Amino acid sequence: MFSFKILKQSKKNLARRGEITTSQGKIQTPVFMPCATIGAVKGISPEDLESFGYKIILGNTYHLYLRPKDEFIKDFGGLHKFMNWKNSILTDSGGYQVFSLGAAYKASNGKGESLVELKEEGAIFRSHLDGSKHLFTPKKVIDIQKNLGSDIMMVLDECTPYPATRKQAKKSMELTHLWAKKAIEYWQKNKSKKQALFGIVQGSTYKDLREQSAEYISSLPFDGVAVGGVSVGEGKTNMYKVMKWVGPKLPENKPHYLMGVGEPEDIIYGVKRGFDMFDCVLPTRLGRHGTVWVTTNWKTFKKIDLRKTQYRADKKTIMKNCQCPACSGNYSKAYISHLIRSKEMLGMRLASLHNLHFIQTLMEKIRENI
RNA sequence: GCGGCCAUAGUUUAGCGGCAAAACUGCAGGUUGUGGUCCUGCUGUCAGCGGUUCGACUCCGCUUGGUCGCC
Repeated sequence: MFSFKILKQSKKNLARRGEITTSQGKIQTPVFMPCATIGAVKGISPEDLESFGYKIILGNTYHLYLRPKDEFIKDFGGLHKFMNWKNSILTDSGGYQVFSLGAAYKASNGKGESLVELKEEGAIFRSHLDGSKHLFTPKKVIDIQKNLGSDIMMVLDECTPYPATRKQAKKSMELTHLWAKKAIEYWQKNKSKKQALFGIVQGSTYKDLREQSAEYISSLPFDGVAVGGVSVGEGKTNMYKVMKWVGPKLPENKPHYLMGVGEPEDIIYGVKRGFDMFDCVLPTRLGRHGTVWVTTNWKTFKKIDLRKTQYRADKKTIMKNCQCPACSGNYSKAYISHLIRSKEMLGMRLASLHNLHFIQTLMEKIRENI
């Protein structure tokens, strides 16, 4: 079961307020999805997420396939049951890992050997856990996600590295298109009503490729369209250009998902270009390393690094009028700074909670303003 | 009191008769579909005094401090 309806369309720009329905319930859009890569939003419990109002989180096919394995999760009763999460789950396909593992080199063998080999059939990669070889194909990635039982599945794509020449970007995009076609054909023959499948647009920083990719992916019978290959080091200017080119080309009646974004101002920009869904590791990654977002007006945003000397004795909470557990619980910046410096889990947790609460509040304000 | 061992960055330790290092700490940056409790920089050092030597952190002696053992 999957549906999307638009509740309100802005007259000023492409922003729209909508509602996604999965078998786990309803999701108000624009929405931010916290990353639970290995089946957990690092340091944060499902109860915490629920209390903030999060209705959907993101898991990762690559990670869960390697450990504890998708068959295991299937036998357990699915990912929702396994991680004790009642709301919706989107699983990323592993396309990003094809990118990030491809960029990583095995230092141990000294040959600069990539952990990934791309073929028309799929991607051959080595596990970062034990070095074993695996093959991901468009079909296999769907089968894995069926085992995981996520509500929204993503097709296998190649997240084009940045920078890429036009020639490389085109080749990479064509591979992504080929995989998308194989995936949707396979899915249509083996459809389950419970799950939805999204396609992914690539094309790097080239306008014509992005437009071509948006048109092609939009023409296939996916339940939603995602834009990938952004936030991979191309910089804000390029990223905003991609949003501007692709946003207007996406099918109006399907959700638009901007993958891997991001920063509060990037999300706001994305919403104005018609994007409905976002995910990013930043709230937890920044939090874990001691950086938190603050704002006074929800229009401009600042990051503060609690490790800095200036916060060492700061008795104030992170942000005024913030209802997150860290601020409403009256934890001082000085204390959290101390915890982060000491690599204490509680510090990482408090900072992550603040950031996740912050982004959820931002999304609520964005929805109210459309 | 006697004997052994030891003294290198704020801390714990490598090291060499000619170039002084690592880890942690401290300071400053970074992080956008998580190989991330991570990464990148920076600051900072041979206990003191003599001797041997072209040259001593290194070898020798003394002093101081520590540590272990014996009486």
